[in-house]
Amino acid sequence: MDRHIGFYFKKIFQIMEKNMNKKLEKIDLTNSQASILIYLYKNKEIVNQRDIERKFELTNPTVNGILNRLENKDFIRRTVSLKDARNKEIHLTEKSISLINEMRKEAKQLEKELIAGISKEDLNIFKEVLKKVFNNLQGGIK
Amino acid sequence: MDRHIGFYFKKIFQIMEKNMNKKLEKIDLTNSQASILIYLYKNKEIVNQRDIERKFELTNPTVNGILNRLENKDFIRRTVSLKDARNKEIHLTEKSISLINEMRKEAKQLEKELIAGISKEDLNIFKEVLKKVFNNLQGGIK
DNA sequence: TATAATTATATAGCGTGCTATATAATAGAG
DNA sequence: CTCTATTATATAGCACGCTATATAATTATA
Repeated sequence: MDRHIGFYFKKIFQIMEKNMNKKLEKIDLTNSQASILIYLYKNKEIVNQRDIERKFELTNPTVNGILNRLENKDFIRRTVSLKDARNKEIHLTEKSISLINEMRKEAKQLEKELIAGISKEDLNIFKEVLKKVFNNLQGGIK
Repeated sequence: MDRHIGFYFKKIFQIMEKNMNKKLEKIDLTNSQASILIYLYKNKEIVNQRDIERKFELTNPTVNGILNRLENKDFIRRTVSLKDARNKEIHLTEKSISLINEMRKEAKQLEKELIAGISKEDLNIFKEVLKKVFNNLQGGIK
């Protein structure tokens, strides 16, 4: 049971994603969708699609797709900005506001499960290495 | 620049995947496709689709899809097993055999880039924690 | 031996990521 | 002020994960 580091990253990400999606299934959301809703909740009323792209480092078609699904399920509404008609402002509906705590609870719980049984010292080193790997991949861009 | 561990896993996986796909683009392969070809090369002539599912921990529709794309591009051929007509044996074509070294080279190089500038001690701890996280997620199974 | 359960493969349909491309609005340059 | 460049959003189409379901072959059971 000793694989390439790359394999672990891939599998850990995929299992995390699957577990989280399972937890959120009962409120008709996915992990990506809930992450964006939580971000919108923290940054009320001042967010357009471009902001989401930058925050989550995703491309515009990806974000647009997720927002389309959220809008169809009545979790958000999009309105054209009065200041700049290129922008669309994104608003949470009552429905999603009422579910924010549920989403946060599940996210926290998963993070806890992830690092269960790992010592504080090891965890700190782990986090540092994670960041280094992340930076290595970004092509040395700070 | 301090995020949840989950965020790093997601981004690292996605950037790894993108970088690897970029490297492999010139030989008309993706990361998932090349991984399977390398596995087939190491286990010549004795592999059916189920073996691949188990090795990579993927579902059958996922594997079937990847193999369809590989077959359409003439990287593999599938033949019904004489011993058990439910099985299909998967054979590499000359085309893919001639490209195996190229695939391996790129995979090794990415792994190297990933861990550049990280000390041996930190790397060992990192690997151990990676495995623990992996096991935590598998739901304590083993 | 006939029927039921299991196994391997395949198909339909979906979410999330991507690239390439289009369109509309604003900002900037001449 | 007009033309060009930039910016925000949207669409088409693809790969790769998934679940649910179907089909065919084999194995096990009655």
